[in-house]
Amino acid sequence: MGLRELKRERTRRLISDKAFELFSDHGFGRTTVEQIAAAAEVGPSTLYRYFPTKETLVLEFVEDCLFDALGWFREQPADLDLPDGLQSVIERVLGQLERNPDRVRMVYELAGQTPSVSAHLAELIWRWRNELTVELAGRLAGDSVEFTAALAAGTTMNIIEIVVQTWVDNPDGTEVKDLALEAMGLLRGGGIPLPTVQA
Amino acid sequence: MGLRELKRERTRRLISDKAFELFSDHGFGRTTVEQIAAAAEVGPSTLYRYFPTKETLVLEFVEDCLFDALGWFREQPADLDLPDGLQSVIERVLGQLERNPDRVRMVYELAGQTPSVSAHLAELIWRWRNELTVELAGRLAGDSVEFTAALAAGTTMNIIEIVVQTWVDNPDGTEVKDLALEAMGLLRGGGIPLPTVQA
DNA sequence: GGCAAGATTGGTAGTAACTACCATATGGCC
DNA sequence: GGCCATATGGTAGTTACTACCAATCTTGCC
Repeated sequence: MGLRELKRERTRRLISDKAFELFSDHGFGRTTVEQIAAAAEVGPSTLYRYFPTKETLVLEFVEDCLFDALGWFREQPADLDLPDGLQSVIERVLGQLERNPDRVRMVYELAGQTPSVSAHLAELIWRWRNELTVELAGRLAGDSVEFTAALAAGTTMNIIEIVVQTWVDNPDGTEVKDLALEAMGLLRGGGIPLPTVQA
Repeated sequence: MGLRELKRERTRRLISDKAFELFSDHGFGRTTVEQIAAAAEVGPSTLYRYFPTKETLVLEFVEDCLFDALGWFREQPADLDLPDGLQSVIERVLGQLERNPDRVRMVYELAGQTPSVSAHLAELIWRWRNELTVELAGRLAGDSVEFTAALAAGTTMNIIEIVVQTWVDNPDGTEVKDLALEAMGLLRGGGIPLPTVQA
């Protein structure tokens, strides 16, 4: 890799770090893009080339964690056992997120304070779930493939969201991995008041 | 109710209708708020008082459908059977949405074309699911109340989303009510490849 | 080393969503 | 008719974001 890519990674990282610093100090709404650009010593024009929207600055890390795991899932052999595969996806996403707990917490804090951030986070999750649904549908057979895939993808994402939420809310609680196991156990054990079928 | 509220409802409706008309003709991005205000013969200032953001113009109907059903659920007696209650919530949301199919379809079309609309839609859904989670948690007892409530609320919302998506994608397909039953049946029947528990 | 090609950068000008604010007009009540 | 609360319209300003252009820097080639 050449010097060009190196510098690109460096400035990208620099901008991202400065942005989190300013968001952390003054809040998302009270920080302008120009301030971030000035702090990173680049022109606003350059900043926009790296991060098309202000929210991207906050959410890129989460996006990477999610789509890395999805990429892994796509590369798995066609005869992969789906329940196992989905568990691995969950573990991979959580494992990636755990590598930077402070940033995850900050993302959730910013999302809680700023509607546009939570909107983009929700959209990111929605997009990921849709792509997982497509990938799952391609690996399923029988009736109601679309339904089944969508429900499985939705449930997978639900577990991830719930575990992360619980983890963020009380940092010194149960291990993330155990939380995931607990959630999956509840689903399997039938302890959830799922909507019933009644004609 | 006085003449004041009547006029308010009327202008609100007028603005909303004109907005959908313009969005439908020229797309969301190619319609400015000022154009909508001009079409509704009100000042931009007035429009912003009714609809704080451009996206609200698109999503208010869906928001009303969702939160009406949630309001109903909140009013139910404390000893309500939760699976039955959640099924009723699903039926109520779908029933409300079905009263205006064209608008639902338009919302989905606009969301598909415009990231900011899909972001706000996703955020709306996320907010609704959170409030349902809180309501459910208050009605549950035993261990892992938070987890159980979150998983149940997530599953409920998943079913709604999947049914609406399927319904919008092929308008002449199965009845909405039957789609919901099919989704719930799949969940109950264990046909979904849920993540397994493996230590 | 030097040079041409292509990529990266910074700056300028402009659009449009949204906010804060104030003067005016309108409906509700005596 | 007159008073009060509320709704309205307009103005000025901030800020995210886009399109575009000139200058600078990296890279591959001679």
